[in-house]
Amino acid sequence: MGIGAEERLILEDYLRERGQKMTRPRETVLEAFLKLERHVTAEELFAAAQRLDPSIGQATVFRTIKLLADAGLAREACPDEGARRYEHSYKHEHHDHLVCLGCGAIVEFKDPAIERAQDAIYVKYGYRPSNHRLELEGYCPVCAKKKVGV
Amino acid sequence: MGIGAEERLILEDYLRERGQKMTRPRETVLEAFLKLERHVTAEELFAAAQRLDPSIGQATVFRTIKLLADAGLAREACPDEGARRYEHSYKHEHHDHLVCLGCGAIVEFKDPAIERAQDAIYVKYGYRPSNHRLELEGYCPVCAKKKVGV
DNA sequence: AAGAGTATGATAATCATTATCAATACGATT
DNA sequence: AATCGTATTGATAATGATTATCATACTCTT
Ligand SMILES: [Mn+2]
Ligand SMILES: [Mn+2]
Ligand SMILES: [Zn+2]
Ligand SMILES: [Zn+2]
Repeated sequence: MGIGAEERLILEDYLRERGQKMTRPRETVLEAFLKLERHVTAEELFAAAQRLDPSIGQATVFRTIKLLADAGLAREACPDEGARRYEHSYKHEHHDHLVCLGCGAIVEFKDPAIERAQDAIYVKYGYRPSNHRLELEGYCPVCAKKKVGV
Repeated sequence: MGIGAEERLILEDYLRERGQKMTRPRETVLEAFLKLERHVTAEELFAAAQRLDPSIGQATVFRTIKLLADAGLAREACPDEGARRYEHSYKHEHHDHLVCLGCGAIVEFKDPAIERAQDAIYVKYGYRPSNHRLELEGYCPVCAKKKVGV
C-alpha cells in the first residue's frame, strides 16, 4: 500500500459524494501536499507539485488545496502575512502555534487548560463553537539573544 | 478640551520624536478613527474621513492608520477575510474576540486563565512574548437557532 | 467507444495594500 | 511674515495572492 493511500480514498469518497471526479492533477497535488510536512503556502505547494508533474497549473493547485481542506485532509494554519498556509489535518490533531518573529520557527502546542477555558467562553456567551485560532508571537531563545534590550 | 485632544497630543509627540509632521490630513484621519467605535477597515475609515474632508486621499488613510498603530492609538484586530481591521488601542485594554460566522457580531472578552496559560507557554519554550491573537469563531444564539442541525 | 458533465491550464480580473512621483504643506529659522 | 529644506499628499501605477473565465481535455458511467 503506497504512501497516502488512505488519504487518497478519503478524497475519492469526498469527490464521489459530490459528483466530482478524481483526476491526475488532483492526485499530484495530494501527493505533493502529503510529502510536505510543514505549514505550506499554495505557491510552495505549486512548486512541489510541478516537480512531480511540470504540466500542472497554478489555478489547479489553489483549487485542489481548497478541496483537500473541505475533505478534511488539510486545514488553514499560520497565515504568512499575505498568504494562506495549510497543514495536514488527517490524523493530525488540532493544536495552536507559537511562532518566532525573528526566524519563523514554529512550535506547535496544545494546552488543555486553554482549550477548556475557550469552551467556557462559548458557553458563557451562548455561542455554538465552530473553530478557534490562537497564535502566540514572540522571539525564540536564539533570536531573543540577538535582540537583547530591543 | 475637544474630543480626542489626548490622542492628538500622543500623535504629535510620536511624530515630533521621529522628525515627522502633524498635518491636516492626519488630524482628519485621527478624528474619523476616534469617532468610529468599531473594528474598522481602511476602506471604512477612508469613507468616514472623506465625510470630514472630501479631498483626502485613500493612500493617506492607509498610511495614517499605520502611523496610529505605531503610535499606540490603534491596533490590528479581527481581520475580515482579506482586509485588515483596526480598533482603538489607547485606553482600551487588550482583549480577545468571539465572532459570529452568521451575522458578524463580535463579543470582546478577556479571560485571566487564558492569559496566564499563554504566558506559561512562552516560558515553557523559552520564547520572549511579543503579542498574541486569539479568535473564537462560532454562531451567536440567534444565528445558531436559524441553523439548527447544520 | 460514446456522451454528458466536470476539470484543466492559460490568462484576465479582483481586491487590498504599497510604491512612485510631481506638487504641496509644515514649521523652524530668519 | 517670507524663506527654505523636508516631509507629506493625492493620483496613479504596481504588486501579490487569490479567483473568475473559457475553450479544450479528461472522467466515468453507460
Ligand atoms: Mn501546525
Ligand atoms: Mn476588539
Ligand atoms: Zn527565532
Ligand atoms: Zn450571529
